[in-house]
Amino acid sequence: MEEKNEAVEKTNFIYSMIREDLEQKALGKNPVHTRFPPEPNGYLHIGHAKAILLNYFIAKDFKGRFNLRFDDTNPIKEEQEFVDSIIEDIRWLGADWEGRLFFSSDYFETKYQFALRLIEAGYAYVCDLSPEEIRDYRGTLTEAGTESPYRNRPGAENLDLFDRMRKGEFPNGSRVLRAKIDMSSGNLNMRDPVIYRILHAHHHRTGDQWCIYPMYDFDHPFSDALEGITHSLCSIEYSDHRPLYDWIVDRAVELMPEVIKYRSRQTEFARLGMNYTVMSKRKLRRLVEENYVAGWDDPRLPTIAGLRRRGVTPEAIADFQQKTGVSRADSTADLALFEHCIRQDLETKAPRIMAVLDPIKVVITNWPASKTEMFEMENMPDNESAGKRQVPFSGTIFIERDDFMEEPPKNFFRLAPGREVRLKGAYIICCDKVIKDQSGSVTELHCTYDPQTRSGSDSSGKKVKGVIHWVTVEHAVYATVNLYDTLFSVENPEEAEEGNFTTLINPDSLLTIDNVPIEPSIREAHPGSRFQFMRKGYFYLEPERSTGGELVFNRIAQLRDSWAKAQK
RNA sequence: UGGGGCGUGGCCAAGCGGCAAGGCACGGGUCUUUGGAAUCCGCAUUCGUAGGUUCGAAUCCUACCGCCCCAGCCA
Repeated sequence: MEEKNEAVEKTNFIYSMIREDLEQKALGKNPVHTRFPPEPNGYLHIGHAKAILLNYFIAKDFKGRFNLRFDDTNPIKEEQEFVDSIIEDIRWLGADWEGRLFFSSDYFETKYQFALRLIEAGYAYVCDLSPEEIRDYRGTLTEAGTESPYRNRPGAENLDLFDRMRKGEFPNGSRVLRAKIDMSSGNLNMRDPVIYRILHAHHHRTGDQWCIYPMYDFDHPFSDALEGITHSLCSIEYSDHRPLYDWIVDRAVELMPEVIKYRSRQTEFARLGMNYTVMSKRKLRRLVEENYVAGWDDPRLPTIAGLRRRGVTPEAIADFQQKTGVSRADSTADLALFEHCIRQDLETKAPRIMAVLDPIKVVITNWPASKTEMFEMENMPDNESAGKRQVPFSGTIFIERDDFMEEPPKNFFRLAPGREVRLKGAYIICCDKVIKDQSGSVTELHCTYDPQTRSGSDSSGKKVKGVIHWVTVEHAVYATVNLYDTLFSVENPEEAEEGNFTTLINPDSLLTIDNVPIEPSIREAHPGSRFQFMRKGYFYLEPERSTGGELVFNRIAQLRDSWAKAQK
């Protein structure tokens, strides 16, 4: 019931359009049917996630269907490896295709038959022009093209040639099948587009069965119509292709009504851009191939695999998708919005724990030697059911280096000489002495605790503004922590020239810290779980790297930090 | 001088002739044993610009300006 309301509430133009289609019964008895059509030639990124989830949620909201269909019509660029990674990513995102996993190549024979009928009906012809000649004949943006000398080849000759193309009698590039449309169209896509080309190449699914392959503009609309896709969503740059899409679908309905399920329609929307990162396949590929990052799943990348490895949840991605909306205007989403979605999701999911990323030792001088006291701390504030844990406390602890200032400004609430601060869940301590090394940097703090201030039974009446986290030296468990920051130091690296966008890479995009002390309960953590390191951020215990008792955490997102912000 | 799109606050985005939703960001308050979270308040007399139609325009008309995409036998 909630789903129905959501569909009603969503205000983007595509939902409005579908609602109208439904009201006017424009779909007949067909259910709303969408699809995501990736080409298996690379990894999916967050921009794709927007498209995937948009299609998936439309199907879900309107009680329709969502297909996953690989657009695998170019064997030269496509590989099984990518099919696998794409399937894994989409499944992880939670977009369920309910068994409707298809490949364009599944319908190659049907498409071949359609091409035959196109030829028979005089809608297509075999053209012997070379690639260069085709380009020249196409004309320019402002000048009409010239008709191919082969355009009016007799039907029987076309059929014969096309048959021989399929049989492999001709080399790559020697001939193509073209749709006969309009060489003087202002839309270049309509100037007798190539719909089949000869490619003597091994296909990852059909093997060597074919040496001619359909082009996207021919294949895609036909596949949609075949599958009964009612709303074929794609990005803005395909707007120019819509007349051709319609042309193909119309011919398919005319010539192959027996296999066509629906007269599919294409609708375009703006794809998602995001600041401080790059989304173009070429740039992403360079980052990976030239080792600027550690692979397609490097947590600094906007790839689904990277986000997953970083620890981002699919729920946060879905929320982000909802919040960025859908329109036709070019847009660049703010990273801050994505981080907001991540924090909001993890706020109620990630148990709290204490870890000190940049430790400085504190000796509590009035603490009884060798005494250990246990404190009970809640795993989640405002959520009893998340349970509690025991945290040991003793005389030597680590605190965060920046939780101490020797000469603090008036609005600094943390530890400073002569000042008091509360150790989260434990006692209030006062800093008595600062120990430094030769160079003058602080190496150790001597403090005293006030026994009256025990957490939960404070009888001191003291009120301190600052609360800091800590970990005892004696009980600490050590981990490696990867602190990730934006991969680029400028807002729009995508705008930089291809040649030097790598110079904009943030030198501090990854800071790995070893031996980060964490409270001992972390030993019970399961790889793959997420925590909030109190006052620091959300961290993911990376399963791939946390093996054999080793702990490797990735920072997913920082907590908002109004103190740090005020410092700027 | 071709065709297709888009222009609403810093970033997204509703709105479709009746007097500018919402989110993020930002600023401020309350609360708080996370300077987290929560919560409250503020934040476009104005919708690329200029005209016009209308009692009334972001919404209709006209012109202009700016930005994006298209000349693969890629998708």
